[in-house]
Amino acid sequence: MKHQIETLLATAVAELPGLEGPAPTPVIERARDAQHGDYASNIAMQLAKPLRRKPREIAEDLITRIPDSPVLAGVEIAGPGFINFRLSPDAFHQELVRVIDDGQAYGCSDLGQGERVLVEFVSANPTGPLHVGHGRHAAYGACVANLLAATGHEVQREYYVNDAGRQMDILALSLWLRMQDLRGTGLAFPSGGYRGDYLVEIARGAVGDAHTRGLLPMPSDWGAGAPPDAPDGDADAHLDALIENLRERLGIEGFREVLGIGLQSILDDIRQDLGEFGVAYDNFFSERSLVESGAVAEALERVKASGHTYIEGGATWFRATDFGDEKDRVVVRDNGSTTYFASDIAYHLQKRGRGYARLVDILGADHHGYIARVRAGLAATGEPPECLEVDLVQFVVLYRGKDKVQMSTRSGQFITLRELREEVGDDAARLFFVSRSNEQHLDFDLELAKSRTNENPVYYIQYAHARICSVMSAADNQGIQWNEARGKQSLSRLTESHELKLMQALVRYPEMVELAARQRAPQHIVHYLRDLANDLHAYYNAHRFIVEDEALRDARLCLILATRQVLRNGLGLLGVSAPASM
RNA sequence: GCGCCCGUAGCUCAGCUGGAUAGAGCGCUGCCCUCCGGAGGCAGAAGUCGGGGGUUCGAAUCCCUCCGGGCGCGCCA
Repeated sequence: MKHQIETLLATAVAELPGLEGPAPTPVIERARDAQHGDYASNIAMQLAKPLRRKPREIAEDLITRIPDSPVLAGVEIAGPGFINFRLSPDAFHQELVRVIDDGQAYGCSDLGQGERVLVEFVSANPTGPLHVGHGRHAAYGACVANLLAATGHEVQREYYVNDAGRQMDILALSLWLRMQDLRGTGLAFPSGGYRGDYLVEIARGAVGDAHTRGLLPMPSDWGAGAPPDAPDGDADAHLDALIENLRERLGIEGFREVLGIGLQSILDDIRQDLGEFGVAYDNFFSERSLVESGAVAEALERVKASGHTYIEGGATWFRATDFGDEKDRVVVRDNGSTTYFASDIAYHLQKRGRGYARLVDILGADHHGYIARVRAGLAATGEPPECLEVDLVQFVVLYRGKDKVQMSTRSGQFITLRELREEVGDDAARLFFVSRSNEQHLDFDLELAKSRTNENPVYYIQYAHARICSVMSAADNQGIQWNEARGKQSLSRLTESHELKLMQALVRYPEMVELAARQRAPQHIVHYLRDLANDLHAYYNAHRFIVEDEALRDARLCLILATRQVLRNGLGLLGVSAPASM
């Protein structure tokens, strides 16, 4: 609808005399005040300067050039030179019919024209279960992917599995120590190890099998030669010595087997958690595969070939400052191993190599330093740095009513996504996570999320949907069938203020999807749905839908069914269910 | 110290590309079904858009500066 108006106005602008160069594309926005009509444009004010004419005069001129259209009921000039457009009843009726006819597809567009976009999100290190913060990433990323898909982009949803590097060695060591514990050989657990109970669980499942393969048990004085642990010694040095020692004892194969057991079960758990949360991925991309395929080495070659590297202190540095980063970055350490940053360059080059025009990374707010350096890496290797778009997600603070929930592992308070889901439910969690801008810190009130009252936007929106379903089944119980054709023909009977308001809200839905997709801001959808639910509830309270007058009844059912469809579609984008009863 | 994010009603937050009289929810005050689900609706009170300066026809929105809060600045991942 909005685009129709834009096209009409563009025609008028193109005909305007005295314009040098290309005519600016007129911009239409929704009028803030219903008294001003449905849409407004400030084009006349924008043209005032180049044309050296008064805005109101230009507006007058434009109005006479706007082609006649059945969707327009009126065009007026207001204030300093706004052009206000009022939609005709026909325009609303057409749109209502479109909602019914398009069904699930209503609100979708081909705006993206099939552009290939890779959305990478969560990508939590596979060293433990997902926590609450990852839940926000998952909910946000899934919505962004849905929004991009709904607006005609070809979307790939990807999880980057950091299954290479030292953290994996620490995981293997930690798991192996837990397995030892179960065999009764109590060794001191290093302070830098992964202490979570989940590793004990995994160890329990693995210990029997490992034992039969001769990996267990080990002598209890194992690791005695390692430098002291913190607080007296260096925790990292201690850890590294233990890892080296273990690798020697178990051999490369044995070590990898232990590592594999830990990685696999944690990854399975993460997959399951996300799946149950309604977050589906197209691909889990392994960092290790990147290393083993030689992609990292290849990426390094490309960076070196660009001439933007140098050697200092035995390490190879990438001169990121050549591309606007604040400092240069190491890509190969003095010990010969590549850095995480090197993998990152390789990964992003690899994504480009797979044909993705846009790379959307959804990262924690603490990762903002990466953006410049990865872009620098892309630029050095000849890729357009702006193809990488990063959305930073701020932290989540849990509240139980007024009390802040401490999220330290030690406190014993829950911190995992699974526990959150179990406490408040998937729908509430998904909606709460995306109800705020990703750039905003999120206060997540568990009590509010659980409450089944109007305080809770989840239930408020779902209730509107269930209410419509309830009306339909009530009609059914009375032996009344909705006559679709008669309803569509009788839409001119919808003249109550509540009905007009609801229609105005429905028409806005495709614009909201577009806006939310463009800004990657799903909170717009949440706020829109809340408003839509409000309009529905108000209408419900003011009027009855199942009335004697058949034409009016069918028209009203048409309106609420269209509302139900939009609620459903919107909730679908958010990954929240639309129950028929609650 | 440098960089990024944030500061809007008592609380939690929207506010689109700069646009017309800054909006919701909660909380507070008072109302509303003999009815298709009261998990609802209606009305009211409540604001120096952190302070100051600038850009312009117009600033919560852009720029500068100050104040306050969060995060980041490894040959970690």
